Amino acid sequence: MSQSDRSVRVRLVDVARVAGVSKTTVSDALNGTGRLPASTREHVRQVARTLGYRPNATARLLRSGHTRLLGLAAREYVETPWVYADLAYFSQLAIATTRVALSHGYGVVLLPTSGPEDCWLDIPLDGVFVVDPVEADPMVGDFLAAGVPVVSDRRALAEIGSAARETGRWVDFDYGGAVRQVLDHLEDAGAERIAVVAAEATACFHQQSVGAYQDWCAERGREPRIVYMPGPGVQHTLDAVKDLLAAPVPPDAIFTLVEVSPPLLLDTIRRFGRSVPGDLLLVCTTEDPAASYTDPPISTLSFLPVETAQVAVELLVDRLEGREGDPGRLLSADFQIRASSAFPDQRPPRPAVSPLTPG
Amino acid sequence: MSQSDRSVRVRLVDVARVAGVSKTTVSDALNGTGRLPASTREHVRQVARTLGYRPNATARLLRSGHTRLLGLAAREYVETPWVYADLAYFSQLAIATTRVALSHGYGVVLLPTSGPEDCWLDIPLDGVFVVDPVEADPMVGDFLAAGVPVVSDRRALAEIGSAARETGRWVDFDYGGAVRQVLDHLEDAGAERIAVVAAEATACFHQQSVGAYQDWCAERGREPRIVYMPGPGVQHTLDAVKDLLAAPVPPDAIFTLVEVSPPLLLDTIRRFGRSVPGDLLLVCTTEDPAASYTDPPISTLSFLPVETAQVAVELLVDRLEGREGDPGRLLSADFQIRASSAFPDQRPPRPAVSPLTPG
DNA sequence: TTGAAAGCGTTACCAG
DNA sequence: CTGGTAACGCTTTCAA
Repeated sequence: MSQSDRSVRVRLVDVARVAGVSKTTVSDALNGTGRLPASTREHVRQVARTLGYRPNATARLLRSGHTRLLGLAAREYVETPWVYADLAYFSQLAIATTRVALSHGYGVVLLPTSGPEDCWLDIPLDGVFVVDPVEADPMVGDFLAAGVPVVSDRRALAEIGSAARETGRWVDFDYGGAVRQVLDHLEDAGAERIAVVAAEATACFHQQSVGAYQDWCAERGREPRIVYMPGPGVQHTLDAVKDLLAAPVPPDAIFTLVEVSPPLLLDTIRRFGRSVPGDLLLVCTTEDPAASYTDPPISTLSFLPVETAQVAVELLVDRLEGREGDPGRLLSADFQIRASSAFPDQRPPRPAVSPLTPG
Repeated sequence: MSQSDRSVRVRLVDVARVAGVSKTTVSDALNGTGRLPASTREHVRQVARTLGYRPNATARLLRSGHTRLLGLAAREYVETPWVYADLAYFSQLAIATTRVALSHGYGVVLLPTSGPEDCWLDIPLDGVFVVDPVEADPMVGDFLAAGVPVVSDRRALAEIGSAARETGRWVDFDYGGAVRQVLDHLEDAGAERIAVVAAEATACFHQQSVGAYQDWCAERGREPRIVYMPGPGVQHTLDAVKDLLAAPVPPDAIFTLVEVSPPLLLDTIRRFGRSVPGDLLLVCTTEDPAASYTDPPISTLSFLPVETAQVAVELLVDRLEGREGDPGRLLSADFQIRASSAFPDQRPPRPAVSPLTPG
């Protein structure tokens, strides 16, 4: 009731009154501004300390015109009950965003991805990073309309139109290209029946990666084999893989688009009586570093959450601090070819930086 | 330069001027307060929309006296370069905190754990959750002194003293008890040389868990075997385990206190020529759901990040909204006994809820 | 029904 | 060197 109660909270004026000086003097003394005699400064500081004075952060913000707070929204993750899939990606992204932002002097707010209309606009943000936006994302639109700089996917910005020109910056991946790169590699390694494990989701990445797979199959007259997760959780993913393996004509390669524990996946396949890469080639979209320590090591496709965060924050900060900077950056996914998708005869695989098949 | 530029940002007065009414009317019209004729209200709204008016979040905050923002600080994780260890724990905690906070109408700010003295006080927070505080944690002290309600470990609050009485709430685990529970179980299962994999860290959990292990060993006249991670990363952890196994008298049980990928750990042990649980019992402190899907399933100790987040946020929100509520809550770690630490002869293990050995 | 004016707590600009 | 005073942009009380 005493210290913490709002009505008893000591304000700048209280310090001024007790110290027998004006508000300005207190402000200057505490902030090291102005030109005060050391004695006054010390006296005021002493009074402030004994009174337990702490400046009101909100008032400072209003004065300064900025909040040094950045929003981070992952359109799929926060709302959903509990999604282990994709967790590693978002976690790494969130932590990295936070660290990079902090190094520039900004804090990060994890944003609601739904809720009462426009509720996110009540949060005092200097800028926002919207990861994996949905189509015609209203959140992106709202922030842009409110004049809050946004970094997001270029496509989401394009849908908005003119305002984006001024305020929006983008960081993109060529999701389709990355998927094709993996598929080409698997094809080169001899795979003829490539199955894909995906999630049903409206966000950018899911839509585009599945689309690219379907196109790729269509171009070759192959039948696409997509298993959609019926729900979140490890068990569902593993069940899906088992279903795939139990098919009358099982696939000879699996490419997971959702996050699965790579060692666990390998173990499941093995217990099902298949060997990797002997019977089955395997590539996982994952951020789990464990993938490179399994036996055999697993080929991975990564969308570089840490680099993404770094670029996004820098774009945002440049924009906020009035530097021109790039309008956006195109990042390349990181495809690491390892033994799990190696050529049966150990021939070195095609170079990782293969030219992408044109659309 | 146009829409987004601060000097051109439309304010409440601008809307009032254009609509030909006063600030009050605009405010009422937009917020649904006051008693205006529907026509005025609609007219004002229309003008606001065409002008692209968005209220300034900071100004509202200053008026309302609260920010509906909660801080989350994990004293070990944010600052460190890149710690995969403990990631799952913190990620789950952060996501869960965010979701629970949102359901109460609060946003969550990930806080810097170091930086310019007191820098965290510049962020306008209604309350803070400090996870795994260090000894005599200055962050906890600062917030309490600033009159910002804190939820943290009870021990961190106790060190601060009287202010904590008013403003602090706690959520605790009996770390030592949980560690003892695992050790007792391993002993019952026949383990005589239990080794522990730990991290060097100053935070609460690490200090107490390692301390409990040492005490437990001392009580039995056993030699403690602790391997400290030389640094973060999967490789380090696996190397540490290999060192352990390569010892002249290798342990017959391993209990990891740092987060490792359970399937990967199992694989490493197996490739080293040891079987689990035949040659080696294994218990992992982890939040990775993969642990229960390996072969054999791995016994786990979990400190329930999701429940912790839930309790912490509720404590904080109760406090903020003037409800009395509990001063704190003691949670019990979740020890799941699985085949990796089963009795060699398959005898059912002692009940999970065994009485804890007194201090 | 509407509007003027008084805050919210801070910082910044000028007189004195 | 110091202290009034005016913003910052909004909400709310109180008169008209």
